[in-house]
Amino acid sequence: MPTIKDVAKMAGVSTATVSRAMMNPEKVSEKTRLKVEAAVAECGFSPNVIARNLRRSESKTIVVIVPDISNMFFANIVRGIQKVALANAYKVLLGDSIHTVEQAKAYMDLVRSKQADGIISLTAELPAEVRQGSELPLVMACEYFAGFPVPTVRIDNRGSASRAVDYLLDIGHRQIGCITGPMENPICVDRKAGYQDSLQKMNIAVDEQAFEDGDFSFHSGYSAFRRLQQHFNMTALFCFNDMMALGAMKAAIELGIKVPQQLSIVGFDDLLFAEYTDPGLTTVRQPQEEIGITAANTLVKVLQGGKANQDTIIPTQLLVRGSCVSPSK
Amino acid sequence: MPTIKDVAKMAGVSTATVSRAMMNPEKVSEKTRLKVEAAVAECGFSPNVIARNLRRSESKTIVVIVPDISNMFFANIVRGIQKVALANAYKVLLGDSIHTVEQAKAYMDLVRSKQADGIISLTAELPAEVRQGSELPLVMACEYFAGFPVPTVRIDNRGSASRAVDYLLDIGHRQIGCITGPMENPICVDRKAGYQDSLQKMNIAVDEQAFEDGDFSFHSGYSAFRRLQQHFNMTALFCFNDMMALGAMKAAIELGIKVPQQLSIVGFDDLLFAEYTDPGLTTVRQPQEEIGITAANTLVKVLQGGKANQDTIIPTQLLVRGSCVSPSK
DNA sequence: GTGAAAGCGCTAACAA
DNA sequence: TTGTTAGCGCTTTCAC
Repeated sequence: MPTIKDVAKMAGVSTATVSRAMMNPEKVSEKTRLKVEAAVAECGFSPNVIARNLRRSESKTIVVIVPDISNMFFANIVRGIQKVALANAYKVLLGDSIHTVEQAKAYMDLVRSKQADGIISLTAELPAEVRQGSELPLVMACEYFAGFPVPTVRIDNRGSASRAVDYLLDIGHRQIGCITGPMENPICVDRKAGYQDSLQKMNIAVDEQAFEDGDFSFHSGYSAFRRLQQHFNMTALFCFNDMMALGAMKAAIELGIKVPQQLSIVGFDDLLFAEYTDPGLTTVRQPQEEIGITAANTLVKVLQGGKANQDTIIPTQLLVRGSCVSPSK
Repeated sequence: MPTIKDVAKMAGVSTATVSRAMMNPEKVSEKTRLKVEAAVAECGFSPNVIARNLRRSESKTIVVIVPDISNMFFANIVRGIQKVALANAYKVLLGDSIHTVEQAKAYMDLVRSKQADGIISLTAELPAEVRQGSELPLVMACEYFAGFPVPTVRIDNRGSASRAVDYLLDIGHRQIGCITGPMENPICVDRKAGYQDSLQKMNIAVDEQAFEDGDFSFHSGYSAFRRLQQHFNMTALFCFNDMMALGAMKAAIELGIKVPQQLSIVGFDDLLFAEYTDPGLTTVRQPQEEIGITAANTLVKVLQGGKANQDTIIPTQLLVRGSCVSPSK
């Protein structure tokens, strides 16, 4: 593997000139530039980026901490991040924290050890130290901590949930069950508040029996619905994500409950599959790739020393598909 | 940010000793080790891994080239890779090639520039140079080139496809449609051969009208089925992956064709969703995480200078679910 | 067991 | 415009 020295020798110039010819071609005469380029081509030189990184003390790498890469929702966001990273000559180091704080911490340490320049976290399951405002270049996406002084890209969870429930109320539902996520998660608190807002606007009392907790997995949606349906009589169901909505749909069908005739269902996220179930799932669309793109742009700005927006809210959209109809009397 | 020098000064030893105390604690006296540890703790020293990498000329990073990270099939494999990487102190750099050779090449260059130690490619869409046997530490998973002298982890595509079609024949189907992938892809050629093997064993002529090409996407499955059903009369359908099977299922339902009563469907992969459709999708299970784990173990062995298996075949399994029944006469 | 010194491959002042 | 020089922060002989 040739080094910059070899190229310098071949081209009959100094290593500094080789470096310049490659990094700032305009700072070098046409003639020497060509000599250098020829030498580079001849010996197949490829600069050792580790050495460059050391010298410039930057790694041109960003870490993305994901709680679960096999979750399509996150994968789509990662894709958006990837696009922006690439366009700005950053690499993306994938950090699947598998929902553990220890893993997340390990990935954050990559910045401390200079292996990465910054972090985008798609999870709030981060070490406590971080929340006290450590000075790492960090951008949060989707999730957030209240009062966490870090640029965050997210949606209006409360308003979006409310819009979904408004829709169910509009078409006549009054008994609306709700499968939530883990309630220690701020975005779940927000979505629940949105559900309550809608009922209160219509002067409908909020029945605590209407709720069951899930953990965002298909399976938890399935079992939450089976529990819920035993103690709450409903004509419609609002789920905090699509996976749980699909699980609930499966459970309903198994119980002989017809969707949507006997039970309308609304999800949240708009995964690819939401369109393909039968009936298609009405859901709150989160523009996943756009969230990723925005988060990455924000981090890039931070890394360039710019002042980034503290909070960017990405608009959502209620997608009405076949899974909801007016309740039969 | 403190460096090793600062620690050395604080502990009253040389930088060499600090380095030893951290890397080879046994080569240092108990007493100095404690001094060093105290100093490290006090100033919050974290070694600059870039400098270490430069010195040792390794990066402890592997690149995974994925044609599409938002495809759950690949995401699951990445997860397996991630586990092994972590256990061996490697980081995983995510390379989403978005099905382009140029992107793939850019990611492969990370090895040349010493930013990564090795590559796992989940796509065969690689630059031509690579196929001539460049000397990069590379492991292929899932896909392969015939005669490509590189360790490969994959399944028996031909046998697995044949087993699926055998099953359809066993339960009485004789008119079996087939939605393939892009036929320039060797694994598609293999799966098609498996389909043909099965029919030939039963002395059933292979009708070219039975095939339609897809591109592994849901949408292509949907439209391929609409085309296929116009020129081929079938009681069963074999799809080269689950996504296309789901697309075909959707199209069938829209056309008023009852699944499985009027059309049995078999997929390939066993995505999470295959279990959750209604009816559940009968499919050839590829142990995705295991493929990732095996590929990563193979690469680690290569990187350690060991001789890796040239070809590892991971067994598949036919999962029978509700989407197949015997044809009604 | 420990320290001095060399150097991984590159970039960036500073001179010329 | 170009070369000289001095490191970036670490590991690793090689002496002691």
